[in-house]
Amino acid sequence: MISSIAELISDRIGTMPASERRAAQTLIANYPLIGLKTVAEFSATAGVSSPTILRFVSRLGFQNYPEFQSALQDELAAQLQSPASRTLNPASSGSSAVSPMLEATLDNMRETFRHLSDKQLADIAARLAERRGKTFLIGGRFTDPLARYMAAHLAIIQPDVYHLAGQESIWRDRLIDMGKRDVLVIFDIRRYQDSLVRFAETAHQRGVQIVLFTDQWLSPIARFARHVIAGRTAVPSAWDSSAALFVVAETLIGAVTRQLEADSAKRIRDLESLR
Amino acid sequence: MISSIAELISDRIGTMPASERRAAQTLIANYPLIGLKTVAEFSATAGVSSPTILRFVSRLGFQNYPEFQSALQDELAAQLQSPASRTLNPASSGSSAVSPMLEATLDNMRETFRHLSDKQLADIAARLAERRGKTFLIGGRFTDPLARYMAAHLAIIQPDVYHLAGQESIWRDRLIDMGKRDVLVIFDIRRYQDSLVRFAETAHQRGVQIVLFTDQWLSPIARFARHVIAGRTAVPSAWDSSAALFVVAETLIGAVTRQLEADSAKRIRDLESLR
DNA sequence: GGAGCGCTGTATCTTATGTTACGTATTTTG
DNA sequence: CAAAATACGTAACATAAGATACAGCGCTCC
Repeated sequence: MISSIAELISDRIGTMPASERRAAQTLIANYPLIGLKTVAEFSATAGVSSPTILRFVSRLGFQNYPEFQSALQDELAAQLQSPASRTLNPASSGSSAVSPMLEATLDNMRETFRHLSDKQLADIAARLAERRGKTFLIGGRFTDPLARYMAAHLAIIQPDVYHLAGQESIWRDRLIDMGKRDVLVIFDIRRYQDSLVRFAETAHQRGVQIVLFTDQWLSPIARFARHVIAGRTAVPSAWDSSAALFVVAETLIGAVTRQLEADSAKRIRDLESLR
Repeated sequence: MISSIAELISDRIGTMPASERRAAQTLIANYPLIGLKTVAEFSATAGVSSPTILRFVSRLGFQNYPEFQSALQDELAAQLQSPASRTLNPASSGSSAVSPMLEATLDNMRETFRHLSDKQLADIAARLAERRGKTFLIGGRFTDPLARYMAAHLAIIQPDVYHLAGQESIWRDRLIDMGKRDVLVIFDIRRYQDSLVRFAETAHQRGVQIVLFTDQWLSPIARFARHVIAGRTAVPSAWDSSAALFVVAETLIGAVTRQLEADSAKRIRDLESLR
């Protein structure tokens, strides 16, 4: 049974030619408002011609454009009148494969932040923002992208931010540059990597301040870490989820940026002019 | 200060003549949808004539009817997207003070998935799972880590998964290996990168199937993409958030894994024994 | 009670919106 | 590789939508 136009579209999008698919995707991405505008606006946004929009609409089974718009409006009216339907909507078809995954992920985030005080985050952000030394980031097999993500942002707002990549021997050698004034951000979730643990231990011995992102079972690195962020990772999937840690990382990036507002604004301008 | 048209109306309804007041009341009663319909329908519903509607609209300060409709649509768009309008949000039990950042992120995810049908995800997963050709992944300045994250997982459960890294010239050269049977997964959010767009265009010309992860404003790459995933990125921060896209990526990884269950299980065992 | 003013609807006009026809480009198929 | 079919956009077209002019009506205030 097809109850919404959005469903109808995803049902038939496979059978559509390329341009009509663009129209469909544009509509889904700006659902449903773009469909209430004129054909001209719709087509311009989608980057196709007006007739393509009309063919698209006709393929969905509508006689003409106004009829299509009326259908969208009716749908919208129903939605606006019963706010409940909106929350129910995604999960309504119980056998949906997506929802459990999403629900679990959302729960993980709430749970992760519940165990994470504002003060903790603020402390870590302050530590990352104070420019006494260098900041190094590294991650494990699956979490290294998170380290990269964070490094990509931090490197823009402040100097001396380095992501440790490549072979173990390469980053082990960087230990020589690390000291008391420096911060090492490590991502490590199950199954914890020996190489990272060893690396963290050595860094700790050299007096490096360690910020650890790990899962709720805590990587052994927690023993050496100055700050530990424990994220929930369990989802109904073959893999663990790093999404909660990702969000914490983004939150931290935002907090650090705010603290460095004045400096970073100038730095970002300088960077822009370098392009 | 007057922020909504509804307020504007109740502000001025006192100064209106009888017929216009009927128009105003009709609009409030069916807010805002009746205002998106034609003047004729609006006037019929209100039981007044078309010119009365137009005078009413003009008295509200709008130059013409379309301008009035645009204002209503903008308002509606803001309402549909903002978390405020969403009713009982499961998170709001106490801890919502933790961080507006978290709330916004959670909303982004719900919103992203609301625009994403199971079928769409299943289609993409199927495409990624069918082993006819190779899978390439690449991302932009901030999103490349997402490409890496996905590549790290997919590469474990199937062969011929490559993350395109390093300098532009390097991955441009890889185009020579790409053809109809191959899939290219691209991550590109504002500000969209020219190099990526060019790359996608060339790949598209070679018949490569493109899966695009982008933001709700759609990267220009959407024109060439077979599948488009539009994630919400707005958060109260100096940066855009890729968290929603991250979760979609994880969901896809999970779906592909499930589809390849039989094959991948064996493959994972083999990999384990290689350690 | 009559003159003036303001409100409202009918009828007409204009605009811009949706629609369609057709030629070119692209893809598919034999 | 050629021919057919399909897809797509340009441009002309028709129509329905919004805008305007004007006349009738009721109301108020001298």
